[in-house]
Amino acid sequence: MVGISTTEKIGAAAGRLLDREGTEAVTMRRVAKAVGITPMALYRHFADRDGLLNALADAGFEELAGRVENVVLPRDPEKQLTAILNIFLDFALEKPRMFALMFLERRPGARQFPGDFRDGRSPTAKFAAAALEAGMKKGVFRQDDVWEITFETGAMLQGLVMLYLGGRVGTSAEEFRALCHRAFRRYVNGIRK
Amino acid sequence: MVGISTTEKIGAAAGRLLDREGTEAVTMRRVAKAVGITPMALYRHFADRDGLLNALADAGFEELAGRVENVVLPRDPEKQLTAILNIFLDFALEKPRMFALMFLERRPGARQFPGDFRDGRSPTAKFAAAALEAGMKKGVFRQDDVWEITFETGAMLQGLVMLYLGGRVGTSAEEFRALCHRAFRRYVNGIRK
DNA sequence: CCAATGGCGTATACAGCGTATACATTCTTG
DNA sequence: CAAGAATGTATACGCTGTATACGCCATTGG
Repeated sequence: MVGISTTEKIGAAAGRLLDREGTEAVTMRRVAKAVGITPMALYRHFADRDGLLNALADAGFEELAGRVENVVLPRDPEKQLTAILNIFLDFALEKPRMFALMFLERRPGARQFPGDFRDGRSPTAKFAAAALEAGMKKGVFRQDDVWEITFETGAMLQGLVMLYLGGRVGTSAEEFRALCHRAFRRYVNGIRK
Repeated sequence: MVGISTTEKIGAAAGRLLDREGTEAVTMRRVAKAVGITPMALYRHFADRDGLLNALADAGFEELAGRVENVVLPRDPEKQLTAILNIFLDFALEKPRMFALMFLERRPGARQFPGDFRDGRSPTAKFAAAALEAGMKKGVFRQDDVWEITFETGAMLQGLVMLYLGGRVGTSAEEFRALCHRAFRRYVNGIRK
């Protein structure tokens, strides 16, 4: 019967502050108060604020990876890609600040394209790449650089999401979802006549 | 012979702080010192820090729009799009913080898709849309939603740039440029066999 | 058994931030 | 020339991250 560690409590509290409660920023003082310790005690568990946010982002990646891994993917490679797209969209709309933290904030140790991707260090991208690979084998997609396409479509989706979260898209969340799907479809099909 | 106004001096100093000098943040105190006035004097010219950054972003949009307007666009619609792509890339790599401020920061009065775009309130997007429109008329591209495509390609490019600026792309600037071009070409041609 | 060590927490303080408030100066204009 | 608006300064407040110094307590080696 082992209790959860203070470090974990801190991470949980910070995570709650990040997206669940109001739009209040994640400050050391607020996190400390939420855990019930003094601000300086946080520094026994994390080097500094960036360290804490890094751990938070890591947890986010784990959750996202878990969602992608645990979903039952359809057989059709193209439908697999759409399913993964939906998981990303769900996550982004559900935890926007976490999404921004994970994919936007400049942080040391962030995974880099192309090295870390090809080496499988991006668990979330792995599945998209696999679906693409399968699609190419089946002859649905033309032979091309799988990781580059994965990265590009990821970038497009992130761009759209960040614009949406930044208040640049004046539509409903549902309409935005549809827009993302259309964008993806265009990327797949091209716009050339 | 009229001297430049203090307001303009502030904008210029802030702009210099934003991208030219080190990576120091743009603080009211630093801007004030650069202009040679006290921090509180800034508030005679801008409502608050956000107001100043807003003005800065506006200046950025003007500059970018100017670059797009003043370049001699080729005849071929597709080459027009590539030219515009290059202007965006030049700007982003040259003034990364300005780019982030313009397209990423959540700010009141940011142009919204689709309303403000269709109404021509985004001077930079206007040209891309025009090139697309021309391409559709010529039969190079299939008939489709011009503004949506403009927005989507813009989002893709922004996503790529933000990932690059966020340290997620471990290649040279030149290689990154090439990557962006390939991404754009894929969007145009599709990846389907 | 007991002292020492190391993990964990607190208290206080400092420099930097945006900016509210009150006051001084300088420029414009009737 | 006086009145008023425009523009500047001085000071201070509450917020931030975090350096520094100290206290408490559990583990452990002599």
